[in-house]
Amino acid sequence: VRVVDEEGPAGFNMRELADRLETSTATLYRHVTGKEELMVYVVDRVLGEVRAPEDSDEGAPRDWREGMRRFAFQFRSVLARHPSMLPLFVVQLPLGPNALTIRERVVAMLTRFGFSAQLAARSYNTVAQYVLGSAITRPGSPMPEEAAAIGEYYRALDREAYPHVVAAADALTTMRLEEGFIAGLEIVLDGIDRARGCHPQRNGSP
Amino acid sequence: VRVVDEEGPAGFNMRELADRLETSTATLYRHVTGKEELMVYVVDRVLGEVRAPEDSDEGAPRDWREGMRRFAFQFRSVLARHPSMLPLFVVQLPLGPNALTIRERVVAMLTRFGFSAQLAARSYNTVAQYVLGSAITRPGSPMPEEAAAIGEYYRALDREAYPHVVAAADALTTMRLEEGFIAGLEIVLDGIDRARGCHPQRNGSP
DNA sequence: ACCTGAACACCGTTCAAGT
DNA sequence: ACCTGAACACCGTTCAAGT
Repeated sequence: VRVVDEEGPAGFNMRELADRLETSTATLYRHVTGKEELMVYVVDRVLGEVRAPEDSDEGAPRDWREGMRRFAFQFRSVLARHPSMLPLFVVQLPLGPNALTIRERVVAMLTRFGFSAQLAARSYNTVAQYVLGSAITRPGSPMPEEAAAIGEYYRALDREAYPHVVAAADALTTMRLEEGFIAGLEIVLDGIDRARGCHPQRNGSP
Repeated sequence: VRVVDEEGPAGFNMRELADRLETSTATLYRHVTGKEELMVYVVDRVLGEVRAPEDSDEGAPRDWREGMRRFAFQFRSVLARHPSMLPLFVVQLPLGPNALTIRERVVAMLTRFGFSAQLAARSYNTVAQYVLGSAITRPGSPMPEEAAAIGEYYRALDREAYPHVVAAADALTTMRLEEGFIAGLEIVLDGIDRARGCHPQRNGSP
């Protein structure tokens, strides 16, 4: 995890890991089948940092929206702590024990608040996808450029060819990432709420 | 583009490209600075396949929702035609001429329907991010496993450790991808509509 | 002025040879 | 039974030598 954090999945290499662990590369292959399997473990190890909605200091969530909000922020902060890991989430679907535990906890929470198994599973996918998507699209994470640099790039474009892009350049730069994330998340939660309304559940929140 | 489609960004190598073009690798470096720059061109070339909302056979969209729906489906189908390209979208923020043209057209369309520059830019980002996110999370694209195989994996899990995940396994397998995509997209559009209501615009759709 | 075979550097993986 | 130096295969990139 440390090596991938520092140098990214591409920069990581078996020789360096062997050196850091003070063994040879051949010995590594006695524990894992190869680099690919190792990356699966790295992803699951990092997902172990995501705490379940119930484990918060504030105790159990009062409604499903609060529970989902906690999960989303937990997942988001883990991705923010390990920005180099993002490409790994695109190549592999996390199915390790920690990934499953998170899924289990969140789906259980939703079920407790009256969600059907289908809607709970679907809601989990949607929110997880939203958090991952927003982490990926966020400029500056795996990309070298900063958000400001991108705004500058847009502004420097040909006004004739891309008038609207240039006009909106400031809007993009000014936009606060955190603010945009929260707004988008609430939109997604609204959507889940609406889906909940269509298929009546046992109970729910106001 | 053809080589990346066939073998993915990782499988692609300069030697094979040189062979296919019947030159040497050294000659390739007279046209591009390296593999990285080449991948930027590959992404923009593929984005050239996205048609603007106005270029549809049905003529100009009647409202912004229809325009956004067209863009979303266009982008989605391009990503579906080139599944191997997905990892490239995580590593680079597309800023080539085709990427900018799409952005310009969609933002212009939204502006025509009364969106402010800020909301138009933000809406474009949100929808593009949603489409990309759903393409990435879709099992089977860059991952070797099939959706059914993943359902099977979930079902085979320990019922004691992950009861809710196992219970929802069928729901996940049964879930139609296209259906889920459309439902999620409408949720996002609802969210944009709500944001539109908060900051009054010049005009809009019913 | 343009092209290229061959080399360099680096990395995933394996294996024959050690202890 | 376990470990490892050295090698093999592959790939991005460069350069001296060709035409």
